[in-house]
Amino acid sequence: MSNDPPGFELPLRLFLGFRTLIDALHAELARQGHPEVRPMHGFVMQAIGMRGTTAVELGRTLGVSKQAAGKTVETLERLGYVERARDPHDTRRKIVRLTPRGLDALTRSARIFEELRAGWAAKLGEERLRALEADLRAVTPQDVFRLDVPGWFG
Amino acid sequence: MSNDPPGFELPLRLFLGFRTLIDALHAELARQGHPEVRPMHGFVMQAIGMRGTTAVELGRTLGVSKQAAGKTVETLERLGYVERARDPHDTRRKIVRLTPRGLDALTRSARIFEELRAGWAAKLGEERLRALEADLRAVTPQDVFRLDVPGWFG
DNA sequence: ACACGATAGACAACCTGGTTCACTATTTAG
DNA sequence: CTAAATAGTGAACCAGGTTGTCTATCGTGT
Repeated sequence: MSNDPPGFELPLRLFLGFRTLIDALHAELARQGHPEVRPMHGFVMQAIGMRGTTAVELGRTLGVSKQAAGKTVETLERLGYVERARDPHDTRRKIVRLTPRGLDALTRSARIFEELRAGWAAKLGEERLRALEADLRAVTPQDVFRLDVPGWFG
Repeated sequence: MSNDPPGFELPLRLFLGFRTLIDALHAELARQGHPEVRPMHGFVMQAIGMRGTTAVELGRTLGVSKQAAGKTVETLERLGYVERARDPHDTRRKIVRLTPRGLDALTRSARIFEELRAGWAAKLGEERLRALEADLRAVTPQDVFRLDVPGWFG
């Protein structure tokens, strides 16, 4: 039909939706004392999680090389969001853990995401939003963490 | 409630949805004779459009510096998707136009996007998909082209 | 017991795509 | 006719990605 949206609107809207949320998150995060956190860092810290991880493991989780993961960890370390310590059980390994500051950023992010989702729910209605989430779940891969975010665009 | 999805699932699903479509597009595009086109290039060509543009204007549209826009145009030119010609009315300007090959990539992209959308419609139902699109439209900015795609992630 | 393969991390060289600064050429406005 | 604005380009730099190479350590099989 002639008044269908052009085919490229759907992917663009998905991206804009993503960007809208991420931009709002980081604007609020900056206001709450974390102005240096970049979107990338949020994903990486989320992937590091409470239990810590290693560069190799992190690379696997994110779908990038261990060297790339290592570089990102270095940046995060410089910013004070993570710290590295040798694993006493395997002195080759270095465990990457969130610092209190990293943890703070992560818990604030979680809260802000909930608020942003609530904002959408207020606009769309909780039911429509749940439907949207369910539909997206149905057409996207299960493993939410293999985003391959970094560099997939090049 | 305790079994709500974590707040970060929504943005991630949006991104995964986007990536799923874009990856499928480029896999198919590669199969149809455009293996060198990167996601970025599709956006840029879309933004160049049928009427052509200039580096400065393109930069404004995409939300990047004119130099960055110029570099991308250079790449696209090297790949044979666009060509540049001096504007006879203002010899400072260089008009960037799609070549036949660029146009071919763009029209194929449009058709492939329609097919991908049809695939989603088959999974979700046309009505649910329309609802999803309508909801996304309601929570995202109107101007679909100020994506600021490039580099917003860093 | 030990040699050897697998693994973790680090370093270097390189690519892409972004940034800012500086500069030239041209157009436009006063 | 001069001065400001604009288009394009080049250089230096940055982030984050890649591959290849190297070292240290671990774990296994003979």
